[in-house]
Amino acid sequence: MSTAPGGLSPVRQIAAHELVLDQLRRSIESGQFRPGDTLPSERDLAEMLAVSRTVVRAAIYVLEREGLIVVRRGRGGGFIVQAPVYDAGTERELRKNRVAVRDAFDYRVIVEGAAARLAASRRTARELTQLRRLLKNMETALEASLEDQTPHKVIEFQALDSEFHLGIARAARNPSLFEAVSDARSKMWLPVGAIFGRLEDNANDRHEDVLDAIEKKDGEAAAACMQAHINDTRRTLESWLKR
Amino acid sequence: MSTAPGGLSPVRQIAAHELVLDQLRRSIESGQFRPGDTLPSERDLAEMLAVSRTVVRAAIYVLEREGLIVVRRGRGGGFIVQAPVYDAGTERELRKNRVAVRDAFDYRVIVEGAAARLAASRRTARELTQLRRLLKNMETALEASLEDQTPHKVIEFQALDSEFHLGIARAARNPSLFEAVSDARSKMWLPVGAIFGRLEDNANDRHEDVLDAIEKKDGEAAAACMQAHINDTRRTLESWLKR
Amino acid sequence: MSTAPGGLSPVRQIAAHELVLDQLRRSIESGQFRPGDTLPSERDLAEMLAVSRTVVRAAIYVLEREGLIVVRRGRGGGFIVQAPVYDAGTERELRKNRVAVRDAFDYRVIVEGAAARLAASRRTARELTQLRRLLKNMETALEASLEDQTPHKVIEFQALDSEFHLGIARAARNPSLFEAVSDARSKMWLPVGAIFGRLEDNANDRHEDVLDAIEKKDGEAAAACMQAHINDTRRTLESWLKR
Amino acid sequence: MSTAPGGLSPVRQIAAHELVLDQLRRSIESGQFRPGDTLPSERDLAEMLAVSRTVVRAAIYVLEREGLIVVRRGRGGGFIVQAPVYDAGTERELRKNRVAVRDAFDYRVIVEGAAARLAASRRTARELTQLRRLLKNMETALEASLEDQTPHKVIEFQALDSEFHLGIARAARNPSLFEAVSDARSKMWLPVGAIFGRLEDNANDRHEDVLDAIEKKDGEAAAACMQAHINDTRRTLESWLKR
DNA sequence: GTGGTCTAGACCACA
DNA sequence: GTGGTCTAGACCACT
Repeated sequence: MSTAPGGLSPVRQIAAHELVLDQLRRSIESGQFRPGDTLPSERDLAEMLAVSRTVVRAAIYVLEREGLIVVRRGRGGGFIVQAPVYDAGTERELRKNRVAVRDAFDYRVIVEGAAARLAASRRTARELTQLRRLLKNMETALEASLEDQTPHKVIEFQALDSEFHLGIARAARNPSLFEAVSDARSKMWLPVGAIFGRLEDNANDRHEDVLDAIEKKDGEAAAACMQAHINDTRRTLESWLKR
Repeated sequence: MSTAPGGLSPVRQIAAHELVLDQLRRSIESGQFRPGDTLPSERDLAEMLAVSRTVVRAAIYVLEREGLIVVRRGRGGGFIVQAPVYDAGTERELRKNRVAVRDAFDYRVIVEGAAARLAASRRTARELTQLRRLLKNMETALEASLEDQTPHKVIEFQALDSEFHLGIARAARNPSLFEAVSDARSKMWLPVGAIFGRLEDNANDRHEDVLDAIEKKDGEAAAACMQAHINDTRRTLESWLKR
Repeated sequence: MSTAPGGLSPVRQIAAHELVLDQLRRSIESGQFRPGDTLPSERDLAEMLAVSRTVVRAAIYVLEREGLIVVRRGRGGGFIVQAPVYDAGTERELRKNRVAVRDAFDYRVIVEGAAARLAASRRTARELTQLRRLLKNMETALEASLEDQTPHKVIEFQALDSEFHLGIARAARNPSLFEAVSDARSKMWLPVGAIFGRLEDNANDRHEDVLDAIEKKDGEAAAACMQAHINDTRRTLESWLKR
Repeated sequence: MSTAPGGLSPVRQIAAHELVLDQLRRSIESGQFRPGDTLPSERDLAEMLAVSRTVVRAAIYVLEREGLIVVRRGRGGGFIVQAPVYDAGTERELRKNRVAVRDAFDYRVIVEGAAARLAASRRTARELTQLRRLLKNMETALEASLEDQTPHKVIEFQALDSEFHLGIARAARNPSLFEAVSDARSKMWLPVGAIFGRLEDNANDRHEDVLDAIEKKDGEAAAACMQAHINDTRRTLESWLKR
């Protein structure tokens, strides 16, 4: 939303190690790697990310200082993911950015709603099965988390949740849209989920509604359920902030 | 939800001059600078883009080689935007990418529809006035282009068209959404429009419908009209490709 | 004595990177750097040529695009000289420029002949020794090239040949003359030699005659032998072109 | 005669105005423009030299400060060439550079000798006529200068002399050789001639010998005479320096 | 006051 | 310690 003549906005060079840092942080925070897990080796990371080991090291170093991982040397060592610590700082951040939060939810409603609508007509049977399986796993995880509210369990749920939403976006078969969903989620997800832990206990009902609509190829219903789900989340967060 | 383990995808360092190149190309192709216009001076561009002159020059050099601009030296000189050349190659490209074209339109329908809906409730009076003025200018340009179908006139129309759509997106007051609209339009880069010249002569009626709905703050109608408008364009292009 | 009034001829600014390009190209083509060799590092070149790295890079970039060198990054990397490719194009060039070739040989006869004459009276014992050693190395290289006619071996011979001729010119102790010889040789750029490979296998006898005369301080004989040698080369080339 | 690895020597960027300055200075000093003459207008010079007026001005300004020209404004004005002033400084210069002077003469002997030899076989009748005419004019100028030893007359002789030598070099029909002669002369000529004014009174006899040999197509004689002539000049200069 | 070129120094990624 | 890129500033030539 630039106002500069010609729509030109400043260009920012991002160093490779920052990009790597972002990716790793995001992977950890979104639960793709969970506390106690070992990240791939430096060499593997370097190859997966198509950068040199130097760059990976630079990112790892920052993660270590942040306490997100610990580096254990020697045989059986590696980069061990730590349980994250959410402090008051995160909350303060959120409060300061209420407009941004509102915008982010609005945007999610738009793109995820649209994704659900398209997915309803385009999903394959195979995709449907996978989504069902995810749903089931989430239920299990949710039950487990009710008893054991360690961050570990919460994060496990989050990881599955993320996969579910992205799975729908992928079933919509529109690259730009998938990217938009993915983007919207990565902008927003992690602080929110992490903060209010298991509060989303009714989330899975919503998920089920969405998936049922998609199964019936009812695009409008799918979109509506998805939007309702996201707006639920929004309300939960907002009421929590108003505490 | 990429297929790589841990959701890690290769990192790509993008050189600043490539980013600048992208921005400039986009500005020109979306009609923000029109043939005959002079781009801001090297020094101004450098400042606007927050990079050094060297970087700007690297981008300018490519644009020059591509024939998008010519460079004139000395006082009163500068970077002069050239009239683009639409050749059979562009058409061939389009044909090869029919799926991509469909996806691009789908995406536009989603994001521009949503933008129109939000704009209906959020636009200021001032924005409304500006959009009205743009509509009027487009009518004038359209009439002129009916008599004088030079690329110049057509491009003038496109530039206004672009401003209109982006204006609505801006009135929606959601940065991510604005970016998405902007992105969607430049992907499809509306030079495509130039191919089928004035065929869009009913575009302005659609524009008027959209704006009327926005004026009445009727979000649903605004979204519907915008979507209908984009689908019109899609149909025009597709029938032209089926020729 | 140009035809313009007042003997004034257009002035041409030559960019530093073009001068650098010329020097590097010449160094490579005259065999001072041979295929497989690594050029001095960017920083060293910059210092040697008394320009900034930027300028060196501009020249290197062209050499890379021309395929004369390849760039390898990282420690142990650098600019690696490639084996030149002599194609039909080179031959066509030569044919088109028969007058230029004749002139180039005439000029070489003049300046290299004079250089040999002066060298006979001015060479030091030390220079003589060095020239002898070069001669010996050339013999070895020549024999090797008879068995193994790879471009590599041929070019090795050329490099030594070049050193020999330039060594004589240097022994003449006249800066202008040295420059003239150097210039004459690089104009005719002796890669031409590479075309007809080992055909010059009697070159070394001629070289020996020249050096013997220089050793005896017989300027006239030295000049005569050198001129005969160059005219031999000329004849070889011309008969090859007449094939 | 560089000793740097790879034969690389520092590159020097020469500003356009310096090149222009050189050309103008050389034109004046070699007598192409004589004291009292008006140089071409700024505009004309700019066109002839293919540079902008700015650059010409920069050069003119230096010439003015050096006293080589005076600038007269208004109608009938222009750049008026002044009689040069040769001071003791020039002599001192020469003394310090005895080796350079020797080398320069050696080089002239080589290239001008060779030029005369080639000219003998290649000159056209037309060229011969022109050279004869030059010779005649030189005689007239020489006689005049015997009575009136003003710098003006001396310079007139020099200008013709220069044309004569370059004319022979051109008749040799070898571009490299012509350039070499031109170069050799411009390095050396002017200070020498200017210093000892009319002392070269027997120069014309030598010129005649050279031209006669060229007329008879006797290359060897032409070369010999030219070399003798140049060596005469050398001796004259050296004895003058030994004074 | 525009573009064209160069410089000196810095930081980075690479191996 | 290599190449790759960028910066900030300077001077120049053009019109």
